[in-house]
Amino acid sequence: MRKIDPEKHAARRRLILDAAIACFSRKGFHGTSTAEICAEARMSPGNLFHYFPTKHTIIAAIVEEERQETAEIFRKLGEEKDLLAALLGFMDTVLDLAGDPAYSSLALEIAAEAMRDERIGALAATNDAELQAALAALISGAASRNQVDSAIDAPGAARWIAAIIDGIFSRIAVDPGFSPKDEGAMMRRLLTRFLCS
Amino acid sequence: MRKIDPEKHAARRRLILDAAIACFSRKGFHGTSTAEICAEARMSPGNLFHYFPTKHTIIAAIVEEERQETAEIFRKLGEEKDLLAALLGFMDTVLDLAGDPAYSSLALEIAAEAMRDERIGALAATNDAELQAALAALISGAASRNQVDSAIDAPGAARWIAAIIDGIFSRIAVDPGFSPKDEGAMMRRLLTRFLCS
DNA sequence: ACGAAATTCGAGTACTCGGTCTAATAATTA
DNA sequence: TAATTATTAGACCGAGTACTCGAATTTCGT
Repeated sequence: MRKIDPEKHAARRRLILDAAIACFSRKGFHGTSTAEICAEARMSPGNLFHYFPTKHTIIAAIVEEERQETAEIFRKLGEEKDLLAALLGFMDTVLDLAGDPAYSSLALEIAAEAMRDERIGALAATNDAELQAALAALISGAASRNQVDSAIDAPGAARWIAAIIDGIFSRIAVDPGFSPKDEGAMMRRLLTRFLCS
Repeated sequence: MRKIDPEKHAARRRLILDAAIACFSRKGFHGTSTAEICAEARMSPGNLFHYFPTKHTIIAAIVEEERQETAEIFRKLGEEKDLLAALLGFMDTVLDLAGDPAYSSLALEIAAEAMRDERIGALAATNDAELQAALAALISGAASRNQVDSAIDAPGAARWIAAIIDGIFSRIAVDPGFSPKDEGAMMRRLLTRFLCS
């Protein structure tokens, strides 16, 4: 009685997911065929569908993965003492991530798909809620130490910072003159003026 | 020798464009088939392709239309004396437009498609450049009258306001708690703090 | 080494895609 | 009216779609 090897199984899923991410960021969810993912992963369709029952579950897995990555970034930054600096640092990493067109492309694809498929929409909403909660925690913590305007509406401000994050990814798509590495100063100015009285 | 009636021709194009916009905002560019557009427009494929040679040209026409609409909004607001108020008024209309999910959906679809298809990317870049130019003109005008920080980098600030606009549309997709009509105050706060010293 | 389960393959399925073609009809002018 | 052109419908096309299936192969506990 042979059993499945969880490590090998997970590794194979990763291979598929990485191939799918590469394809999706190039051509979008609906623009890439399962055959293309198979080719990128050097795998037959029978094999691919052995690991994911439908193309949709592959997309869902990628959105879920996005969430874990965001949580991971916050975990690393959470140990900072200076909460305002932690927030600005997080935004710097966002700007850095946006510099990778594949990442921005995927972020936009997920947002667009969220409006069409309510299952993806629900996943994206969860990701966003967690992001906003983490941002709000930073802001209210900073407020209680007077690093930012102490009268600030933390959840409300977090919501708009989330909007700015989305906006950064859109910049890559529509503004060829937007160079993330040159925009750090203006971003900090925007954020600090918004948050600090 | 019969001639084409430009009015009828234009009206027929409008019918197709409106049908396509309805479909695209529901299912995305690649998610809707030309047959669906035909059904929505109550028209045969032969007829539809008589007016647009390819599906792509329909998409392109929609993006182009978006540009004209934006220009129109600015034209109406351009007559204001108070340039800061004009800017805030423009952002209010953006927030209002975002309240229509069909509009936000289309905006996201265009951004996502811009990353995949360079022809759409070029059109979207033009639209964005015009938007930024109009915003920058408002900002520098306001700066010269000391309505905003007179030392401001107007084009740089315009770029980030464009990012905020994109971010608003993304909010609709991923944040079910984002209610445009309740966010006007926070938006004004964000903008005025950013622009005014 | 055996046998069963896990994995892999790729041809094949029913169907949809964007787009074409033909042929009929409607509108215009000579 | 006759000739010409614009417009229309919808059957049709080859290519591609997500996904299935049965068989071949690999792997591992015994």
